[in-house]
Amino acid sequence: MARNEDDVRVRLQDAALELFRECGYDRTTAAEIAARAGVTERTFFRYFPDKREVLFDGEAKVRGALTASIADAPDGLGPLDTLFRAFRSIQLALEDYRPFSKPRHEVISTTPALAERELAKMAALADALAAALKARGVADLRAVLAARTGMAAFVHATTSWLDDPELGLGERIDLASRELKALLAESDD
Amino acid sequence: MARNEDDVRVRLQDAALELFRECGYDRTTAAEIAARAGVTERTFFRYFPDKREVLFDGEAKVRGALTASIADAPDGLGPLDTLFRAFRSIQLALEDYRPFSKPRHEVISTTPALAERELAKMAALADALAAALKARGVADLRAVLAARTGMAAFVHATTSWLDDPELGLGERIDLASRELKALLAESDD
DNA sequence: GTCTATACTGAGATAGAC
DNA sequence: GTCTATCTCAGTATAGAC
Repeated sequence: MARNEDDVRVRLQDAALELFRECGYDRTTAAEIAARAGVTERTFFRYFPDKREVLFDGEAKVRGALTASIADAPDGLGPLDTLFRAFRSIQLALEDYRPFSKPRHEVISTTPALAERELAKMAALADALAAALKARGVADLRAVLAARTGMAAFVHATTSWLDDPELGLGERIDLASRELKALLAESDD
Repeated sequence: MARNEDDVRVRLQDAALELFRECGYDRTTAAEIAARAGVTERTFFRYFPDKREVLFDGEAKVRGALTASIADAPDGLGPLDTLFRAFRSIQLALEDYRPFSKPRHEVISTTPALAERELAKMAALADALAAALKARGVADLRAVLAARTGMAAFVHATTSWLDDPELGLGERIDLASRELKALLAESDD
């Protein structure tokens, strides 16, 4: 049986997602996931520091792609536009990934412990985006607010697209972007 | 020994905060918290579904105050302005609460498990604010984006105020509000 | 790979308020 | 008597230490 690192990691993730969907997150033990992947429980915890983490692997790649896009953005582009340009740059990759993301999202959104971890990952991602904006010379407070605001719009776009793909991801991103800007127009003081 | 419900709950919370500060969250067991409060470990878990929750009690009150303020807001006020009006309405209460919030915030921000739970609470609060905006007739997507955006600014204002009170909470809220509007105005497309 | 600490759960007993 | 809060005891699973 193949035992190279990547293979085991992927098998563990696949097994976990299957079992979570079949039995629920709480009723699935780490030992059961390991058994289905053909390794021991101990091995599971060598690959993932805790049981939740088995479903949160993609964030690092997304973070890298987004921060690279931000660093590459043309001079003079405002912070929010820089962010939305970055989000659009990973649209195709996200669309390819949908067959895995969709069931994963279903499990996460129905499991409080996993939903909590997801929020933490998104917050960390927002921090990374804020840092990338600061590296472009955006002032601290503005960078932080832009990153959190942009992430909120992006997360909303992707999750609503996963829940209902009738409207495409690109359209969802554009829609969220326009709505954000419309918010200001409604503001008085 | 007094055994009424509120008393036990408060004693557990006080004991927990003390012990977390003395020994750290991870090195404090639920049994130790219970012992200091004069009850058994099992009783601890009757009051709080898990160990983290012992530090997250105030959110319900804050949520009630904010949603009430939103419901009360004058007709015609835009979503962001409605939210900032609500944040300002609880400013005094938050300032009174600071002696407890400050050490609590220190423990939370240095403990990943607690920081994760805090994010979940803030997300739930943002959902409640979005619902309150929708009840005023704000369209779904706009309400969600306004709530998440406004919460991001409010959270940033309160946490930076807890970290460094040199600038008052009211000023921090005003500053975040202005920055947010400047940010949205900076956008080109 | 083995061993241990501890978070958390469930069932049943007890004690006190009403 | 009922009802509710608490305790006792026994157990499982995660995660970390060795």
